[in-house]
Amino acid sequence: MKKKTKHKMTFKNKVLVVICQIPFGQVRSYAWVARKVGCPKAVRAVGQALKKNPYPLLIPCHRVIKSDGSLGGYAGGRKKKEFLINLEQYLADKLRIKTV
DNA sequence: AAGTACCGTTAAA
DNA sequence: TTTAACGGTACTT
Repeated sequence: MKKKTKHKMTFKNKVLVVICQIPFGQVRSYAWVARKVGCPKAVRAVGQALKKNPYPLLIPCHRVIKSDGSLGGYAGGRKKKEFLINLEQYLADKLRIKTV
């Protein structure tokens, strides 16, 4: 049987997939994501995609920060973003989570 | 340190 | 189909 699931692999979709592959307790930059999806200059588009991500609870959009180390934006508030990152790092260290 | 041009995509008109 | 906006980046003052 064939599945007719037409995966519309849009840019946004790819971005979400890439984001999901960021290991627990780690962060990447928007530029990193952009490169990963094949459009190194589409950094703003990445931000757009994340902002409009359909599953904010399922996708670790908080693990994406700016290239210079600043937090960047966050739909739920930068404070939360910072908190989440700190929490993850704390847990990763405390529980010795093996991050590939 | 602060300002600006630019990139690619999306949503809305 | 056209326009405007964006959770950034890199280059210039």
